Amino acid sequence: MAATMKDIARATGLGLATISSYLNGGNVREKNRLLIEQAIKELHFEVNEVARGLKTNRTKVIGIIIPELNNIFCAEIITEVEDVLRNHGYATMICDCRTDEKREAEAVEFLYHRRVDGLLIMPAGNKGAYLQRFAKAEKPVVMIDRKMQRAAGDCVLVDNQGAARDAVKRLIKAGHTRIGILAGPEEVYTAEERLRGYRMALKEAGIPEESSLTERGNYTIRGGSEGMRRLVQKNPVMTAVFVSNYEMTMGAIIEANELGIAIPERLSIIGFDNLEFAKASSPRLSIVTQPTREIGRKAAELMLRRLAEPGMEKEPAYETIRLKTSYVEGKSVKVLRQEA
Amino acid sequence: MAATMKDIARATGLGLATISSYLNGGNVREKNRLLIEQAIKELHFEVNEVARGLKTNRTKVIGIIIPELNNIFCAEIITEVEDVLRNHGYATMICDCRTDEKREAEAVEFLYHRRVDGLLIMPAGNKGAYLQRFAKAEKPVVMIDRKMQRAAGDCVLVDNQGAARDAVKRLIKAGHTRIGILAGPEEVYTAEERLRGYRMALKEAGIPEESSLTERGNYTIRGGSEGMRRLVQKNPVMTAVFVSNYEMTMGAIIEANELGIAIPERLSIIGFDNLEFAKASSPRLSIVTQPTREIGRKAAELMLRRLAEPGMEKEPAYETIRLKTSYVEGKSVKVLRQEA
DNA sequence: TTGAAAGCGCTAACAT
DNA sequence: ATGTTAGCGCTTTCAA
Repeated sequence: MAATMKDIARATGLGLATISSYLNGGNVREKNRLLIEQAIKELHFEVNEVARGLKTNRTKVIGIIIPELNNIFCAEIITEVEDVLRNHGYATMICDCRTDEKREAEAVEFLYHRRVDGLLIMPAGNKGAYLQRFAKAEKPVVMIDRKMQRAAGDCVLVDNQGAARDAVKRLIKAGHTRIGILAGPEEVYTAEERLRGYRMALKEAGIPEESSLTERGNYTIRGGSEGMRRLVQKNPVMTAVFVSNYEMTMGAIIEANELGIAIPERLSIIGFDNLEFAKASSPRLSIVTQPTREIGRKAAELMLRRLAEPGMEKEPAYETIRLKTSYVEGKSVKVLRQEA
Repeated sequence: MAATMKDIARATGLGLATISSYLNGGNVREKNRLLIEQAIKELHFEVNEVARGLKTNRTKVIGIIIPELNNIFCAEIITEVEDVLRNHGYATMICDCRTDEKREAEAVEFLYHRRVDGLLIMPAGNKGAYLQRFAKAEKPVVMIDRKMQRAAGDCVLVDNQGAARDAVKRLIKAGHTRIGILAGPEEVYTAEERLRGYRMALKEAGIPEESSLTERGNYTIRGGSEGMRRLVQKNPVMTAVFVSNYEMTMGAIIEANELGIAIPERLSIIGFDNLEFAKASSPRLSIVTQPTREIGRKAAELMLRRLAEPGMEKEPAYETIRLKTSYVEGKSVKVLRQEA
């Protein structure tokens, strides 16, 4: 069906090597160049990347593994990643592992078999043992948002601790002292960082931490709802809550609506991620946002850089890029008392 | 690095054909089977899909083109599609075309060059001329959510007209007669269907249609906000609005909040898609929802079926699967008067 | 610069 | 049932 290099060779009377050289930016006599270009046009030739991949052992495909495609935060990052990579001629194979470590490991296998040139992963698990395969094959791995313990690769993430600390400090500044947190699962790297930020803010303000004010959820909407309910039940006098991810923020809001808790009159809330939802909420939610596009861009660029490197040096010197979050003011925080 | 079939052949003393036969489910003597399996285990052999693809001219990769990955509706569908396909050994290459026809056409080219076995597309444009390539190559195309005019392929979509008609009828039943609609762009197939449903409902109830009550938006949050604003300005006595997609629903809510319009006291709203947002809204939004998972599943299954078909018959007899939407009751519709 | 030829890892005749 | 062999479309020595 499709024309091959052989066809071009025949049509131009040139040898395969010349065609190949032309296609790969080598030097070709002007006259022949024109000849080739004409033949390519006439025969609608286009290189077969599959065949090329077999020969060069590079598929020009990057594997991407994410916990949930169906999650704005992931989707925004991936959108950017895909854009950058495709502009550089790379295709992406995306695997959604449904926040399941087993599926995640399977996805790594799947992509490895597919001979992807590199792997971008937003880890669901935290033990990156199965990434060894890529390291051994000298194929670059870039982790996004979370760091895996035993994984060899670069990393792009945000300053979670700082973001949480900053948010809680704002609550404190508004006069809140009984501040709850809807934290994420212990196994999740970012969740722990955010929890640490919360604790740090309290400590710095001299507010003693109370265990009843910390509730964990599994980073889902439902987890947010349930956590919120428990938090409210246990702490009748709590005046503010910091929610540490997007899904749980939604869940918390749903639950507050359900329970008839007025925001911010009875309870102040600072959420996490997804500006659009925050704006659509009534009252507008105050939130911490992550620079998703920049995260995606940086990760893709890091990957491209690694791919361009000669032979993946022995001593890789992995990089970690840490980006800043921002705070977007809404109307979900009540000022109890203006602090100095 | 990785072991090849040759290595297995050498290790077992068998011929390549036997190994190949074993790998492809052919008949192999029990004794040899064990031999092969042992060698595979010891040498960590795994077939090179790239090489296989070169030979068989089938890459076991399906191309997916969507308008915005960063859009819950798309993401939910794709999640399902990817799951089904991967369970059948197919990888997916996803291209986000940012709702841009030019990018869409480029994505088709890109994926075609990559020799994907089939194409799943949620069309941004409506002239599917550039899909010809796939038809000519006898590679299946399945369209999701929208139908393209000159495109040859199967289709999975929902009953948009019926859904809109049903929603508007509910408003009418609650006693509303001055009902606005935030419609989508004229070029968008589904948008027109939904608008038609709105008109049909009015007509059936004997309510004359007023042009001032129809506003178009570009299916973005911003488009929803602006449309809502215009609608409200032009129609002081309007009591209800039907919004015909998710992003615009969000935009409409944002704007209503901004303008201080109480929902449903002063304005009733029925939105579209995304249950979670609807639940998180205060008051809970009444919405039309699409069965995203089922759409994805059906589309993937249709693709698999086409791929399994012998030689893509000359007379393809394309299928169109149409799925039902549902209505989820919230508290955003005020009952003005109970109709018979 | 260009051509000839080998070979990447696999499948599929064709023989046996 | 198994072995032999010829390619799939490309890149890449090695000569010329």
